[in-house]
Amino acid sequence: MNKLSQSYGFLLGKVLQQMEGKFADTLSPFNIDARQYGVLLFVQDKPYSSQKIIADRLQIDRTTMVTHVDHLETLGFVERTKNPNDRRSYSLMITDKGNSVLDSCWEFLTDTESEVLSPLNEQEKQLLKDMLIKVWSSL
Amino acid sequence: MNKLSQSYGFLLGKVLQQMEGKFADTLSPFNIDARQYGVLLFVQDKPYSSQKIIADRLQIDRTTMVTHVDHLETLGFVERTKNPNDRRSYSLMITDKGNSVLDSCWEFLTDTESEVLSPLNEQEKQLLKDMLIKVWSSL
DNA sequence: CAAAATAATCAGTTAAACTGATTATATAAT
DNA sequence: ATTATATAATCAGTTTAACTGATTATTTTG
Repeated sequence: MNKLSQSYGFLLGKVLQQMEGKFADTLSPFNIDARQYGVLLFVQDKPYSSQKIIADRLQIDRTTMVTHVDHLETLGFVERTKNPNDRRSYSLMITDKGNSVLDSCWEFLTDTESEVLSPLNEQEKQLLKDMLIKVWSSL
Repeated sequence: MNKLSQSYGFLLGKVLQQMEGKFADTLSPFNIDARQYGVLLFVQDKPYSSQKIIADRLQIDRTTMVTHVDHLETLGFVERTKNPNDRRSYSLMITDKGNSVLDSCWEFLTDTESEVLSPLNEQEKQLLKDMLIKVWSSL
C-alpha cells in the first residue's frame, strides 16, 4: 500500500468525488447541485436565517451564497423577505415547492450514500458518521 | 441535530475543504496543488507509469492529467520519456527535485491531517483510515 | 450626529475540469 | 500485408464554480 492511498486527504476526496457524481444524477433533474440542496436543507431547518448566517455555518463564500439563493429563488424554492429587525439582511423561507424538492430527493440521496459506503456494515457507518461529526464540530 | 450536518456528503466535503485549505499553505510555495502532489506521489511509487494509467487509478480526467504533467514537467519534478514498447504513451519518472519536494512537504501534510482530525484519538483515526480505504478500494 | 461596521450585491477575474477533435502509434480483421 | 479500429496524448475552446474588490443600504458605535 502506497502513501497516496493511505492519506486522508486523498481518500476523503475520492469517496466524496464518487458520491457527488451520484448526487448529481438525483439533483440535476431539479436543476440544483448538492450545495444548493444543502442551503435549502439549512433554510428548512432554520427558517428566517440570513444569507450571512448560512454562509458562516456552511462555510460558503458570501458572494457565492448570493448566487445560490438567487438560483433557489428563481426556481421558487425559497423566498427572500426583508428582516424587519435588520433591513440590511433577508429572512429566507423555504416554499412548499422547496419542501417538496427536499422530500423528493432525500431518500435517493441517502441511498446514494449507503451505496457508496456499502463496504461498511451498519455499525461502521454509524461510527464513521460520529467521527465526521466530531471533526466537523471542532472546525 | 439537523439532516444536513448528519449527511455523509456534507461532512466529508467540509472536512476535506478544511484540509485542502491547509494543504495549500504547505504546497503553494512549491507552486503545486494537492492533486499534483498526488500525481507526483503516484509516479514516485509506480515509476514508468503512463498518463493513462495514472488518470485511471486516480480518477482524474485524461486532459486534466496532461496539464498536471505539463506543470510538473515544467517545474522539473517529473520527466516524460517515450515508452519504447508503446510509443503512443510516455513513461513518467520522478526527478531528484521531485523527490525532494515530496520529502519537504510530506511531514507538513500529514501534520495537517492530524491537526484537522485532532478530535479523534489514535485508534479512531486508524479506524477512519481503514474504513475509507475499504470504501475507496471498492470504487 | 458622524464614523465605522455589517448584509447583500455586482462586475469582473481566476481556476479547474471538461468536450470534442486531432495526431501518432498500435492492434485486429480480412 | 493492408485496411479498419482502437488507444495515448494533446490541443483549442467551453463551462462551471468560486473568489476579489468595490458599492449600496442599513445599523451600530463613539
